[in-house]
Amino acid sequence: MRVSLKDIAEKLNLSKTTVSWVLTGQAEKKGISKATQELVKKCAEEMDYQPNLIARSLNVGSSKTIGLILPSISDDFYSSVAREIEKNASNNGYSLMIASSESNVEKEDKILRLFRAKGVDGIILAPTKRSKREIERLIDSKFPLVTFDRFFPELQASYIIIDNKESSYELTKHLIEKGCKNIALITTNPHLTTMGYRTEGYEQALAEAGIKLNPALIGCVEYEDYDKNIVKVLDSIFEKVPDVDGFFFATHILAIETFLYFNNRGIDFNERFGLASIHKVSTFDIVAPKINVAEMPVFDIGKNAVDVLLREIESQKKTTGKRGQYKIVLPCSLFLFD
Amino acid sequence: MRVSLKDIAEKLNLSKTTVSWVLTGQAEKKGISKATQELVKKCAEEMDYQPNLIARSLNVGSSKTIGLILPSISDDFYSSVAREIEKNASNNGYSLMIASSESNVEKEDKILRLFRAKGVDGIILAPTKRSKREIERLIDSKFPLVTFDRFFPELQASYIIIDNKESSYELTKHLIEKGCKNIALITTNPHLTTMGYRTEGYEQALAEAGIKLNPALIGCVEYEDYDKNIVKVLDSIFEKVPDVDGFFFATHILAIETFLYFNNRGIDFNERFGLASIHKVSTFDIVAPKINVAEMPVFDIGKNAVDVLLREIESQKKTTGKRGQYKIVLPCSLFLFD
DNA sequence: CTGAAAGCGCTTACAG
DNA sequence: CTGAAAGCGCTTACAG
Repeated sequence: MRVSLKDIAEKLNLSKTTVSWVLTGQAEKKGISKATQELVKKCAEEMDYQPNLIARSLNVGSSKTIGLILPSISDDFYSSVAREIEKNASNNGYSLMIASSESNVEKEDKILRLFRAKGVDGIILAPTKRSKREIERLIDSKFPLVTFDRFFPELQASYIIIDNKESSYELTKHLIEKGCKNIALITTNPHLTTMGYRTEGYEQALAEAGIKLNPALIGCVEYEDYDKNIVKVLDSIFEKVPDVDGFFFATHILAIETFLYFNNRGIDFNERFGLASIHKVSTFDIVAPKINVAEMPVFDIGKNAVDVLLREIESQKKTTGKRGQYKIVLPCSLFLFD
Repeated sequence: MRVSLKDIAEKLNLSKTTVSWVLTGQAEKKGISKATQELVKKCAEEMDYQPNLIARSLNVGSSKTIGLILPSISDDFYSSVAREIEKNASNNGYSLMIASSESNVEKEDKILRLFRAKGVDGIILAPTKRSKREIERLIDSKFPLVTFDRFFPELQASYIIIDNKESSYELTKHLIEKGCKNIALITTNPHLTTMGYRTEGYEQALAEAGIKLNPALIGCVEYEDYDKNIVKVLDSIFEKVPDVDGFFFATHILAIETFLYFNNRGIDFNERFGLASIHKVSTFDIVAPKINVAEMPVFDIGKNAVDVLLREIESQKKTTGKRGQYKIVLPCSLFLFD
């Protein structure tokens, strides 16, 4: 059996109160004698005492745990952010519960409820599509919540996103400056605000350069089975616009799948096309060293997500605290070539 | 405030006992009248009752949560396994706490203690180096534990690993059969049993083919700052053995770093060398389509890790249960070309 | 300087 | 068919 406060107290003929106070560092404040302090500490050490944090949580109403919900744990971007979140949470004394929504709204709702029932102090969420029912409930009950990567403009929730439109604009503009006339946009999940902004940036750059938008150059890949759908999308682009000379990828996944497509068809894409993508992955260094990228500030996203969440948790304690007031837009680092 | 059992009980003029029984599905067993059942369920629904799982955990002594400790959350292999573990855990009604040890023994020990204090029912661990103190403690106290990727032969703990030696042997043998005479081995962390086995497989294949082991062809990259160290290691190999004609990479990370090196020096590695690596990553499809790989059975690793852990948790309940008896070696899928 | 007691929100053996 | 009570292992206001 694990040793408890009571075991130590009995062994030392002290009360649980006293033992608890010295072990939680309140000895000085409560004026416990040095002798007793030493005794308790030594005994706890010897018996390898570990406090039962579940009991503490139940008592103090805080678990020092936060929940993280991702569309996919194994995606390069999300797992990188997860890593930063875990680091930052840990530095602040918080543990992390993690779960994949697999881009499924029902699953996301379930996890949201479960995490709350399990007593997490707050939740960081990269939301899936228009999954608002459970989120609204959380917000209504003033539960600490931060969204990242995606967000709901109409909801009073804090979020961290990147400058989607600006980065997309700059990347597309750069391709135009390098001489591209027919730039394809490869995108997905058009109902996400994030993807909407990226499309807007692309369109704005074209408009400013006086290039007419060609719908045949916009390839929207369905998320389900995207590795198959993208082939159709690309085939269609090459058929309708054979002189396509540039590609702007709204995500790294789309870029990589397209490179595979190019390889399978023996297309020497590095020479033939201007390339640009949101998010920088190490694969690019080898496969497409000259691709222009907007590097997602993974470190800052993770840092801000937990910083903001901790502030939300703080302001929950005060009834006066405002909620959902942090709307943070982080700039990407642009890597432009030539 | 969140609604509790008590709130429902008071509202309905019932006891907490009765409410608890119907809400935990024991109504029939305890012979609660249909009428009462309906009443309670409806009321819980209306008040959006969510049980406080922390209170339940404290009472029943199980949190339905498992802990996962990884050297790095963002690594492709570990995050893929994490994803499978989360899925499988979730299917079995368990949540996941996750943390990065960052390959730091002290940090690993800290997390191990913390997770236990937080009441996880068991821990899945990809251990770091020779970090045994805290692990021994866990085993001594019969705490459910499963190790994966790496293991401690002398410890009575269950583990899941791959057939490191066999896969390495087969890959090296294949390179030899394809005509390679001077195959370099690029490895790291030699104190890990895992890496030891991979080296053994390489050596055995050479021995069987009657090729004398050339120490100048064995490049061991220090883990710290490996992206810098690998340059030295590779420079040295090319200097001492200019006619090196094959590379066996003990991990995908080493392969990718080497490809970067090749690219920087303008070496057309796909034509010039026989290539082989443990672990299959999507980057290879594009960068080195003909590399021979042993694909790690990520799905099976994740599945077995939680299956075994759940069995350990079960056998903990019975005092008779054996511990640490599952030693599972999973085969890799070989992808050999030519 | 130290302790008895209540309480966090559940579950469950016992009683009727 | 239903309930009173104890207990899980802590913390903390109150008392001395």
